[in-house]
Amino acid sequence: MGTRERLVQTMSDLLWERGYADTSPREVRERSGVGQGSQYHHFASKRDLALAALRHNVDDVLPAADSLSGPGSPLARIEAYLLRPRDALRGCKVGRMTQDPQVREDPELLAVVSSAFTAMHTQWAHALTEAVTAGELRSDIDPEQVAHTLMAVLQGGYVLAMAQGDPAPFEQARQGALSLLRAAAPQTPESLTK
Amino acid sequence: MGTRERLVQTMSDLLWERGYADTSPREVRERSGVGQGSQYHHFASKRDLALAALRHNVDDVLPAADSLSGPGSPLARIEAYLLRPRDALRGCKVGRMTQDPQVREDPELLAVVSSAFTAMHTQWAHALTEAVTAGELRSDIDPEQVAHTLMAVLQGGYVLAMAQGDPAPFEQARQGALSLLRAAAPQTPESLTK
DNA sequence: GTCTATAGACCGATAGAC
DNA sequence: GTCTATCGGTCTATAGAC
Repeated sequence: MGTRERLVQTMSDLLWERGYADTSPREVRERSGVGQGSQYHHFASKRDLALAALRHNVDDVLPAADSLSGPGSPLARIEAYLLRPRDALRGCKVGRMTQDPQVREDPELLAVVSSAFTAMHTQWAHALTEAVTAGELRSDIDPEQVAHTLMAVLQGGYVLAMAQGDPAPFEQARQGALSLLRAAAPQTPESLTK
Repeated sequence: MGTRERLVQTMSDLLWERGYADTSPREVRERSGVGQGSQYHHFASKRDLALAALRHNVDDVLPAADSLSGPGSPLARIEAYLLRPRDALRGCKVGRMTQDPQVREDPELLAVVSSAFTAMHTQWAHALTEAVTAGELRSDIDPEQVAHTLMAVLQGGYVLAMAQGDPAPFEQARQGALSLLRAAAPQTPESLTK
């Protein structure tokens, strides 16, 4: 791996672990083994390196959402993506950035985060729309709304887990979301007569 | 307001706005108008001041949850608390702390956050249990799980809102949660025959 | 209780040799 | 491309007078 790549990879890790404000160029150097001269040769500033690293993290995280539009029934895809193994105590590489005022105040950094969330929402909403169309969910549920709801359950689940230093609240939160989603299945003839 | 109180109030605001790592004692001084000597007279360290300020923020936020066990039907209380007016772009004073590694690494700071979330969860779970008992929610929903789910919707909703610089995703997320919750109402005789 | 002065480390960046 | 040296500024205190 080249010097530039090592800088980006290391900054990506640190952005995830410590966030933007609390990560210094020096830390990146020490962890990556890259010297100061090289660092500023490849990136003019901490911000520029962070921008590349954030894009790297988005590219790392977004493709997984493709499974929302893959094979299988819409609801099965939704459930699978919701229950996908995740390290709750590490949190979301992209969502984490929203808690950093220095990121929110930088239009270019925020745009990367913002468009990643928009892309995720599009995928969720599409799968949910299909589930409604396929009769797997009641027609009175709003796919756009519930897409936001399920994304929030994941993002907020990380917060609960970190607050307790325990992944359990995250697991409970998404299991609870799953149970609510299943409750939103239309009543079948059998269930009406049982 | 005394000097000590002004330091705590100002640090509380800054913890909410900027977080722990990105807030300096100097910033607290400049905003509160308290001098350096006074600051270190009242608090031996930035951390000690943050501990007092974090407790202050918890005391500011927790009492609102009492409405979950107040008057009215359980489900009505749950919906009211879920839809309570909140400034989505400011986020949660307590939840925000979980994103700060320096807070997570400090057992005493983390304990304040952790016990606040536990207290909130207890209130949510109690109201949900009542709703199930009262027949307002299906008996197959797990109050403890769904308590985590609804807390996560709020905490995660803040993340979505901040990512877009727009409160709309937060509002959508909780409306979606509400619609799922209503879908989890037991089937009434009328709904079975309509 | 509050003030000013000082401390040692680190911050983010620049300069210029090789 | 990478190195070392240096810069002005800030960080989180500490010291000691008033």
